[in-house]
Amino acid sequence: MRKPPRRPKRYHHGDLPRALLDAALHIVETQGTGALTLRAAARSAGVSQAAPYRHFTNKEAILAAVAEEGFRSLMTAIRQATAAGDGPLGRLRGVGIGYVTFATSHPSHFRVMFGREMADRSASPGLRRLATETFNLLVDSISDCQRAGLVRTEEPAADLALTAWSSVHGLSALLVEGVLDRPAHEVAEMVTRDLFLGLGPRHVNLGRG
Amino acid sequence: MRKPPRRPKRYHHGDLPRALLDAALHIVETQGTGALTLRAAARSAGVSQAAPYRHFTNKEAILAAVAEEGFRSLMTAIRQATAAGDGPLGRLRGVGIGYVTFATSHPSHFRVMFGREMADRSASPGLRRLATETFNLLVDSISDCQRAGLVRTEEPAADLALTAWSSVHGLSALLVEGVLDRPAHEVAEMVTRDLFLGLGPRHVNLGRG
DNA sequence: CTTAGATGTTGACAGTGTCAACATGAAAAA
DNA sequence: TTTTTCATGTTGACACTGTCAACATCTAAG
Repeated sequence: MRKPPRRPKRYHHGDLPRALLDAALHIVETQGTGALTLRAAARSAGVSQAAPYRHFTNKEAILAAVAEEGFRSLMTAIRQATAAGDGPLGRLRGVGIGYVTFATSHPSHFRVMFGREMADRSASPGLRRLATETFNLLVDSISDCQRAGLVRTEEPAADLALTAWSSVHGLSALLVEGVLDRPAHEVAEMVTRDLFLGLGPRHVNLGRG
Repeated sequence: MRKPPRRPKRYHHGDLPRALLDAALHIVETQGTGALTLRAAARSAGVSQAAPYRHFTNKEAILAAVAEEGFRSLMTAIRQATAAGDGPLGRLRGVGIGYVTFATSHPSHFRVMFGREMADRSASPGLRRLATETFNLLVDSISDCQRAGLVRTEEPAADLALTAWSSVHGLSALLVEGVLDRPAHEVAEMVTRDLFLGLGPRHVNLGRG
């Protein structure tokens, strides 16, 4: 509807890759992952069914592009949630809450980012890089806490970050796939808190629940 | 190959639902989730493409059945890993390690169990029940630890179990989807340990790392 | 102005989920 | 026993998908 601003019919599109990606993103957000079909994206971009193959080798390739956009959104969401928290610990928690909030706010996008419809995600180096960058947000946040003496230092930040990532990612996945039926923010608060406290008994109260 | 034991051609199959499920399970294990198609299962059961519809309303229905079998396998895997551990804490850890080990040993099956190819998992009450049962294995294990004073008691076991589940599930998902490239058992040990210890500094050493 | 290469189109192929119409045979009814 | 009914299988079709080869069109380099 909005894409061709003047000339309704010109043979060359101008920026088909961008238009296809936008279409794909729109479909994912509005109709869900299952509705994202190469032909639907082409249709929505006002172009023939085979046109996408001039810019994407595969359906996988477009999914990878969608996933990349997703990681960019995730990173800004995390940065925003981080900025809101005060103190290193508050910011660390912001990372976790932001992660879960993003997942439950954009479930379809989240599914594309981590779903199995991309056979080998190593095929897209950009994707892997973005995923690593996102992970580093978490690592840095944990390092800050360690420097402030708020997080254990016996283990490298990267290891602790992996545990933290597993926790928030697992919670997100369970929420997104509809396995849990408790409110997202509630369980997000709980899990991040318990992740900090651990399951084992604590004989020392740090004054910060 | 093995299904028709004597009479190679009889009109009625005998136990088509079972044969279809077996075929579906076999396909999932050997060719992966993407190869599981209704027609392939029918073919493998030596039956026509439309025959499955006499026993399963949908493709979703067969996926649900496969997922149910998966939960049964998961439960026995967890029970075995549990039996191996000594002490409540060792058994609790067995639950976690068992979960991750199952996921990485049967990645396709794991994907079907938690994947998004089933739109509404509430449509299959059996599935939800089995998932709850599996979760209860974890809750019980945590309760035992609480009774033995090995796990915090300020929170109900079910809440702590949710955190634990999120952790091992997230780790499993990341491993299965190929996001991580570290060896599964190594990170499984690490995450379960950190989950117990928590991220926060511990001023008390319990003597059990 | 010509021309090669990039971009888009058409038409096709194999494969999918699903359905309606029909065939078959095993068990209930006669 | 014979008949009939109904669950179970089959055939053939439809709309849809990813993907490709062959062709059309436009744009930019020579």
